[in-house]
Amino acid sequence: MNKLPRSFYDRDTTRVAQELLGKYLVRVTNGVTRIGRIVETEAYLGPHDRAAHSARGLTARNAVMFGPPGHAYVYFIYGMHYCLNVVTEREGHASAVLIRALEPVANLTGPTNGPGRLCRALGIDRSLNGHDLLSDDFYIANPPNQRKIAVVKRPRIGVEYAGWWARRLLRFYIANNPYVSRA
DNA sequence: TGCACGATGAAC
DNA sequence: TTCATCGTGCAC
Repeated sequence: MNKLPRSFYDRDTTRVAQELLGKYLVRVTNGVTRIGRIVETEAYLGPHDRAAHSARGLTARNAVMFGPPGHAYVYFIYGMHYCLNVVTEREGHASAVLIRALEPVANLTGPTNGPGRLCRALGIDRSLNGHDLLSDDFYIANPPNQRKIAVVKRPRIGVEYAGWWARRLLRFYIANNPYVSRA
């Protein structure tokens, strides 16, 4: 499959977040290839973004965000869910894109609309934190027929504590797609 | 060493 | 609107 190159991730985070819409997220385990089409994302712009995990500097948890682009940043939240991000921009910039919803394409069971749900459906957990997305068992690829996508821009979900940053339009989803986590 | 809280989801 | 459930970060 047409895997996205490292250079795709090494660009402006808001742009990467929007261009990830329509791409295929692929996870291979035990010979089973699970595929979901990315339909919703959020951009986290770096240490200056008060809603980003990197806003309070480098810690053991967010270290992957400070690393090179094209790697998975997976964290555990609310005591029971995992969330998947892809690291963007040059090393040290500490920015990432949260994958919020998928449209099932192959071998997916259970809901995939929501960051926690999609991780469960693809078997994504802490063991994939820091995993290279140019690997053969976990990667993002161009779909067979990339069609023109209408992008909707909204404020990010669940970051009300971030003040002005919470109001910025950094959540992106495919217009009228039924698999978006919420309208 | 203790504790408040979260880039969520499910139930009520 | 409330609660489950626990790792993380920061206050003592």
